[in-house]
Amino acid sequence: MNIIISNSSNVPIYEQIKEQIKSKIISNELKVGEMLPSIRSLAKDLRISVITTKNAYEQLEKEGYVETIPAKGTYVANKNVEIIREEQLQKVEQLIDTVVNIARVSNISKDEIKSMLDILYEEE
Amino acid sequence: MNIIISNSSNVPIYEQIKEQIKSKIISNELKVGEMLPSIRSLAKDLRISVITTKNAYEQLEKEGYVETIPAKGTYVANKNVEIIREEQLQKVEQLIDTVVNIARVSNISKDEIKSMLDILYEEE
DNA sequence: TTATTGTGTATATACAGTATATACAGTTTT
DNA sequence: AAAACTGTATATACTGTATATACACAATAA
Repeated sequence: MNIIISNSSNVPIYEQIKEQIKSKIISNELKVGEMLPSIRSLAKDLRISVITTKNAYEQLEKEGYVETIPAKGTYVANKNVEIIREEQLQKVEQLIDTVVNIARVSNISKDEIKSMLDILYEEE
Repeated sequence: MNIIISNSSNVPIYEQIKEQIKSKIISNELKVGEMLPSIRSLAKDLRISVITTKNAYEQLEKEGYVETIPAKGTYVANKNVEIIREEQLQKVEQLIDTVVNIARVSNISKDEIKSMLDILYEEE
């Protein structure tokens, strides 16, 4: 499944999993209707408890990205594409807002940030 | 002291305090040598426990922003300005990196982000 | 000097979030 | 029918965050 978790991170494991799967759904690497790895196999893969993978899947279900059928599996849900994009735009806006606030108190110019953006956009 | 905390936030109270005081130090609203409010008065102000304000001050001390003298008070330390700026630049860079990663999977263009930046920079 | 008030400190405690192992229940495949 | 797969529920432990309360030192007022 190609998920990488860090135990030393302050971000909970279930959230790391959630975010990475969400990215795969949004980028269409995981397609609508496709089955996710079972909580057991994923747990075994990542060497963590099934409860943690279950927790991650539960969160994804709450946000509408997947659907779980007991004893069958968890599948990518048919979530509205426009809503997803809107959510992502809002997340980005929130981050940019934080950036701007830091920049203000630290006298970091808009140009400095734009060149950061240019550089990071080029990479890879 | 003009600090605003939110109990409903998922960010710990002590960290909210820490960040806001840090901002005041960086923007020079709190000047080197100046005494911070006592943990007691701040706790009373914000209607929280002294342990929480103490925790916030301890974190600030660890990061070198303040110095605490037992039974006397906590004072703004003489931290190197260049180091502070470097830290803030790194924080911004990390945020922009997150933004770029989200933008990639969601097909959000660099121009969209730049105009967000323009808009948020203008405000206030 | 002595008492009071103002500092930060330490201890014991509670609660919530995160994580675990293990036992349970339904579905599919053999 | 048995075996192998799904997700579920329960009991438990650890850590982070927050609390109240008692303690110790410094500065100030009587």
